[in-house]
Amino acid sequence: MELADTIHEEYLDEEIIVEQARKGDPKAQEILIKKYKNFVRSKARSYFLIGADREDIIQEGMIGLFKAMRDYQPDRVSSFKSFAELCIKRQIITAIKTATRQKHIPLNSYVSLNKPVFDDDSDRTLYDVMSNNSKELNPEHLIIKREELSHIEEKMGEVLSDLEWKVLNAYLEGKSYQEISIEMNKHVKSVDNALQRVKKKLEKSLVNIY
DNA sequence: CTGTTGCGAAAGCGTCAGAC
DNA sequence: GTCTGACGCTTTCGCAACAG
Repeated sequence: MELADTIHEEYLDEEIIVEQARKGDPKAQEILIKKYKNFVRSKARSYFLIGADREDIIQEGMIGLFKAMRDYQPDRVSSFKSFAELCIKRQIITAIKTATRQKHIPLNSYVSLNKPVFDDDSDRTLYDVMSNNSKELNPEHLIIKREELSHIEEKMGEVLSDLEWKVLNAYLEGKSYQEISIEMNKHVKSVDNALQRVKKKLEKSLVNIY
């Protein structure tokens, strides 16, 4: 189990493992999957799901990870991690789009709350999903405008309490309940409570907006 | 080696009670 | 009425032990 050992030496080149995985080495693949599983999970977490199961999203994320492994070009500037992140996101977003298009899911089936909506190029989340239902898929319609987004954020800010807002942001960063509770000096249960309320409130208010 | 079983911790949900 | 904390409960997850 040399590979397993090397991975523990944090900074040893991950590229090597990725390269192995690309060549089909099952061990290397396994290591990557294990390493990135939580990563995928935290990515998937950014997409709240109302009334459906979250497993699908996580699985989509894993597919994105596979694609990343398959397509990664070592000579590229970006690290595997950021490349994988991109693939995972795209996969999830595409999956949601397809799902909302195919079935006639009610407007609020997916509520995406990916926070950094405009600091990276390809990401349109909340508005994205919402607008898909009313119109044909059209790239122009997917471009989120700053005013519209801040409108949404504003709306969320109105609805959520201070605590809820903070907890939500931490949660979307992929932090665990425990981490959040320590960070904010609250009980885990309080964090849990806050999140429950956040979900309920958003469920309610977002339906009202659209 | 593989599949299963059992267990503890964490996550998640519903509800009630108290403070403001 | 709203916000928050607390309790109980179920589900999920990771891991180790185990039998086959």
